[in-house]
Amino acid sequence: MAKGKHLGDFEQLVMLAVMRLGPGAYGMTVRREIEANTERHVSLGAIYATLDRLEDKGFVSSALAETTPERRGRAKRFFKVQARGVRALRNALAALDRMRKGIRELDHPIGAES
Amino acid sequence: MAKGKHLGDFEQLVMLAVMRLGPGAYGMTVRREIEANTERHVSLGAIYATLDRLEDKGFVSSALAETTPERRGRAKRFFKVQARGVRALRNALAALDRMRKGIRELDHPIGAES
DNA sequence: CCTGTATTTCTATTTTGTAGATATTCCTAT
DNA sequence: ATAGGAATATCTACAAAATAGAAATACAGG
Repeated sequence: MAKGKHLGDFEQLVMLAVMRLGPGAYGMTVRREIEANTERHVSLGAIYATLDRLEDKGFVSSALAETTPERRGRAKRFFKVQARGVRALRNALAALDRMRKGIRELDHPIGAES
Repeated sequence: MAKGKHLGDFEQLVMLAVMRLGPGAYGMTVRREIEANTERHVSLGAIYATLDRLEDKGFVSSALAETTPERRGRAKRFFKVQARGVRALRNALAALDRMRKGIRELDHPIGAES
């Protein structure tokens, strides 16, 4: 139990997306950003569930958009990463970097077996 | 459903460990390798469960060690990654790399603010 | 009001991640 | 031969993360 210490891989992607979107990071854009860069289909449910979890852990925060009366649809909820989140992400990435360092099968762009 | 296409973060670590251990990758060493590089506690159950799943997906394969009669304990089960696994891992890593590229909060190795 | 559209929230389910206990195997000492 | 110990793997059971898809909100226009 008590696993909330680590970031799962999707959580990492979501945080990364929020970071690179800066202001302007809300559900839909986060989704687009991930789909564009990873070529994997992502549902909105997945995005929001993850964002909520991240918020519970204090890694991101959210705020409803100002009531901009000249647009349709529900109010956007914007997200931004918190310092804690950046730290956690950095740790996760650093560990991964240590692990992958020096594995030649990963250095070559294409080759397969040994 | 049908999620078996992606590698979770622990799965990635396990595959990376198997790769860097080369021959000599079996439950215990994989565990040690991950603990050493990530500073997180890892139970054997976690390792084997993950390895089994990876094998089901065809990302790694395993073989029992030759009956080396001059040692104690149960036969070791050695693992190695398959081409498919390498491909999957490479994709996961590449996606992550694209996502993290150019986020300055992550470029500085240690310091946080500017 | 009704309809269309953008967006979030809810519900449910599968897959992953995790720990801990237990089983297996073989060596060594009694 | 029997008991104990060591190294390893497997089993059981559960918590957390990932995911999809349907439903709910909210508002502009006609």
